[in-house]
Amino acid sequence: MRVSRAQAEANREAVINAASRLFREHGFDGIGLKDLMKGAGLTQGGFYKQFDSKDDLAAQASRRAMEQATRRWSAVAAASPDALEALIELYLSMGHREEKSDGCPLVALGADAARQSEEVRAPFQNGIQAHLQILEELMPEAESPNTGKAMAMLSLMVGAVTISRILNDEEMAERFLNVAADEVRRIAASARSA
Amino acid sequence: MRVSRAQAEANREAVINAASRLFREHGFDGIGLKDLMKGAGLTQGGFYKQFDSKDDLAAQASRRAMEQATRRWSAVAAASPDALEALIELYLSMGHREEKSDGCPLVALGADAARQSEEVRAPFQNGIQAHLQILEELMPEAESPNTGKAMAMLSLMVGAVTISRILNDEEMAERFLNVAADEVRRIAASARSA
DNA sequence: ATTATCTATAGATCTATAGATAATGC
DNA sequence: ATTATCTATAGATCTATAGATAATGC
Repeated sequence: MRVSRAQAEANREAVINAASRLFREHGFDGIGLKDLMKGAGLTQGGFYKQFDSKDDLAAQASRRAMEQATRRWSAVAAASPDALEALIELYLSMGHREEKSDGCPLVALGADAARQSEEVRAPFQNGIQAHLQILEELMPEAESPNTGKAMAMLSLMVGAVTISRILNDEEMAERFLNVAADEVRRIAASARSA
Repeated sequence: MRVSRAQAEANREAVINAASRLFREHGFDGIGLKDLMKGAGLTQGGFYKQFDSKDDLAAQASRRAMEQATRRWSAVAAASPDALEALIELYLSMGHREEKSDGCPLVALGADAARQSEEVRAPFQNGIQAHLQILEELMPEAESPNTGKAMAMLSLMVGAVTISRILNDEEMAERFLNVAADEVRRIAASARSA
């Protein structure tokens, strides 16, 4: 039953990766330890040898999810000649609306995160700052620091996808995403001309 | 033990009212039937004489919460000479950030709502439409229908308060609310000049 | 007689712990 | 010998149901 130290570490990582998806899909309170461990092909009993508590796993899974989301933003922005358009296409899309478990954790767990311990909220805060920095770097023309514009853009993006996921009406959901895209462009343009 | 028919109806209403606050505070999965009933001074046993299921109560409590939020927006907008400023002051404030159980359900339950049954999501959708209409009526000068501007404003407001609640850093939280307020004003102004 | 609410309980599931098992690592 | 993971379980809590109680409403 015992596995090598390297395999044990790989198993731990697999639990964190599975949890980062499963929490986004079901919420922190919507999935139990048994299914979280099963997501990595393990049983419930080993959990407390790997983590201090469910809250501890929630914190680590949140960090994993936010860091992955930040890397994706960086990669998408770097790969396109128009970084802002690439981010808008990635984020304010019906595909993102339908992809909860691999999508932005701020959307999938925004309301949940606000109820969690400081240990869980901290990785969200770090991830938010990392997202802001990527948005700021999209607007290098601006002379004054434009953190404010980045904050407005992120709020708009998170709010639009959150609302689009609540709506049953797909047409209205898509409309929310499209008008948010237009407004994000407008905010970026206003930062440039400021 | 039996109470009058009028009292029974009042009790049912009290459960819905309590649930509309308790769900916003703890999430749909974060509170059980026992505490929901206790919130109205009743015991758990009577629950299924009043509601079909927990999901049924979630749907009714969501409707109650969204309708109350809509009424508050209407009242605040009607009571002030500058309706938009009054709404911004109400919504994009540190007071709203700290008041989960009486604040906007879209912020308190946004991520949760996206995981619920269609019965629960429906009152959210109706509430979103009612909120949009109030925002549209703030911009009567625009000639073309400005539903898009209203959608962007609502997304921005919901996103900013959601993020501000996740953040531990109060200064940063307030900054998010303030820049969102500026941008909401700018969107309204752009609708006027369109 | 009817019924609103109560106490009590079933059966499932939750987090967390205990101790057994079997393979690694010294 | 150590330890990663397993099975098993404790004790609490969850949703939902059953039947008792006591007051209303006919």
